[in-house]
Amino acid sequence: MSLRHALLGLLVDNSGSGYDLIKLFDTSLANVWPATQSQVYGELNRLDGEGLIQVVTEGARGRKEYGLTAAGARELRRWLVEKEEKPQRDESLLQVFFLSVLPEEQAVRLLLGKAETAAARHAGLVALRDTGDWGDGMLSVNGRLALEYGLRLRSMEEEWARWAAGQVGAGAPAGVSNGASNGD
Amino acid sequence: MSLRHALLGLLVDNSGSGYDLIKLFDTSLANVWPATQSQVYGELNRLDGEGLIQVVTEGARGRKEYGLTAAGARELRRWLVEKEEKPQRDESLLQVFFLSVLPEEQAVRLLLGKAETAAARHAGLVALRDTGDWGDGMLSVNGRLALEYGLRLRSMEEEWARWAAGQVGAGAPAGVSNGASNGD
DNA sequence: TTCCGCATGTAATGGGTTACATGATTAG
DNA sequence: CTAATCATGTAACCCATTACATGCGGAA
Repeated sequence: MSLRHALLGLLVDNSGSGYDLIKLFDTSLANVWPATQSQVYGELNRLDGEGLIQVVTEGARGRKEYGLTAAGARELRRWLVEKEEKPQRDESLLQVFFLSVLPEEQAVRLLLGKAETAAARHAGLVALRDTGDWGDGMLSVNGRLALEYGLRLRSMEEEWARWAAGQVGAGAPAGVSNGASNGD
Repeated sequence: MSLRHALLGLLVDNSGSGYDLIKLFDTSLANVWPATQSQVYGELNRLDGEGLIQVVTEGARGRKEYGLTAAGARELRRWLVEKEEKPQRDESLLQVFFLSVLPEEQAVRLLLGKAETAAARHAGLVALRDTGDWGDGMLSVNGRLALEYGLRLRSMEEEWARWAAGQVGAGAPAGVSNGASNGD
């Protein structure tokens, strides 16, 4: 139930139509919280119905520009502060559990593939960082924090995948002695 | 559509009933791919209908023990090799984008809270690693790889969160010189 | 005037969560 | 006998994805 909060968040700075918000999603939050057109329009109507946003201008072509209400701002803050740990699924990691149904060589290749995917994503984020399209306020400031998270995540993934490939390819299926561990 | 693959994967080593599989889920895959009871039974029937698994024994209380078919094993391997990049949502990161709707002090606290959550999860994984409940084949071998991923991920998260807290609090006029004392 | 971009929506389908329902077997 | 555990399922609801449907307005 976080699409609604993403929408509320985007409406903090500027008001905008569903159309605007969808574009904003695609350019700013796409990596973190993708959303489809259908979903956005539906949710906007629901938010409107609940009084968390409201139409501030009606323009051409049936355009409805929404703005945040006081209740909406309150709800956004509530969501930020409340910490609820939701279980997160990771398909890529799930695959790791079943690696051994593949011949060793294929398993190694799969892990190295993951390493390359991670490296490519890392490169993509570096490119994004260097475009300088860091326009307006909130998203630019906090977007940098999120970007840094992404950079660290992808680096970690790449290193881990290479390490794991080494483990699998080492020829010793059982009795994995610790290779590279963190400070614990 | 990966619940099915998780089930297929668990049936590679041992056959088992829905009941068994649910328990296995909770003890081995819970961190990576949680599943509910309803879901498992439904999916098993679907898999049976599609010929990817089949009933090998019928026991007491209507117990149906499933085993993998050749088609099921093939499907599992297909899924492992095929790489499809699905967008992944991260609610925690989404929150970061909207941090600035909170007063600075609260934002810093939120980030430090994330750091502690990450540290706690890291500790949980360390404990899991040291229990020695690493029973049978596949899950134990590859589970260690997944575990290592988890350890690195949580370390990374903690470090990042502390760094981010520093960034947010950097220009603070208010005294944020507090250490990591958090009531949680 | 024709096409592109703006702008909003509905319908079908799939996956996930929660809650409810039911009954058999075994251990104490 | 009773309670816990084993064991399977259904129903309602929510969120997300894909595809389809519709129409206005401006620019070439």
